[in-house]
Amino acid sequence: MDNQQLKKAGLKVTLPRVKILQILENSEDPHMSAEDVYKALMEAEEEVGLATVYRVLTQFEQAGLVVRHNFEGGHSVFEIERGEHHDHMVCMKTGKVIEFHSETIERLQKEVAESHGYDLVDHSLVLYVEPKDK
Amino acid sequence: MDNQQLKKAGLKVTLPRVKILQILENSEDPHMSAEDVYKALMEAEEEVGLATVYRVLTQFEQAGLVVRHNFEGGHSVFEIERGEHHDHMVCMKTGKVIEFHSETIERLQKEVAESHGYDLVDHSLVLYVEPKDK
DNA sequence: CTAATTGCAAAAGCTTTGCAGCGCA
DNA sequence: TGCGCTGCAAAGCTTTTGCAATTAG
Repeated sequence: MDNQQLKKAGLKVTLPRVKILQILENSEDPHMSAEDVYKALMEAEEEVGLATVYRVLTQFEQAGLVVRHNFEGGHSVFEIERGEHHDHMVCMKTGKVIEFHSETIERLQKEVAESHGYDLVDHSLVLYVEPKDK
Repeated sequence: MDNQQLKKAGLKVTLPRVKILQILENSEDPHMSAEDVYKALMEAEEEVGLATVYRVLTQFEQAGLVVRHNFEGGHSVFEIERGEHHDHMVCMKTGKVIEFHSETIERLQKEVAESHGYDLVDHSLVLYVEPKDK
């Protein structure tokens, strides 16, 4: 089944690609850095170079299989594309990443862009939060 | 007047700091990378090292004089804090950065965070847009 | 068989840091 | 004078790239 996705994307079905796709699909935390994926491969005893991880993730992104996020902190985070767009909330205490979706915010963004004479192509919205009580 | 801001931040009034503050205040494009600031210093014939630019910008950020953004593309962009919060729209054709503010979006963000049991500490919203007609 | 793919190591950006000397208060 | 600050160069990190060897179709 994964093979179909790869072929459709015009990519040869190779062991590194299949493995990386599986890791992204089965990870408990769906938000993984290239390094995270690489570590998962090592734990699974797979001989894949870090450079290949980066190359494959970039190809997956271009193929639309994966979405790349640039959260604070310099490194990219990848996430399997499940067809349901959402934004992120990052807890500053625990680092936990929570997904959310607000149709209203989406619509307002589009309106803002258009009121300035532009078409909205993409957007990045990240809320940095803290546990409420304290 | 700049000196006051520096002193209040607990920073000694040194030539590099004053110069960098002036550059940020007077720049035509208020969004500058460390490299941009460095180049501006060179053009002004000031002998300031790039490392110092980074150190000073980080200090300014901590002092609240400047805001740091992490747009796509790996490098940080700094901007003088003028007290008026706003978000950004980046044109993918021209690279132009446009500021905007939507009170409604701000409020919705807060609501989203709280509905998940968190306090909203900060947020990052960037719209990636294209000229409308095409 | 042949072009695509991979691993390794080197290189490339951006940013940070160690350290000796300089300068503000 | 003393501690903070700066410059320079070196190191750190994430990510990219060159190249020869390997592999899918």
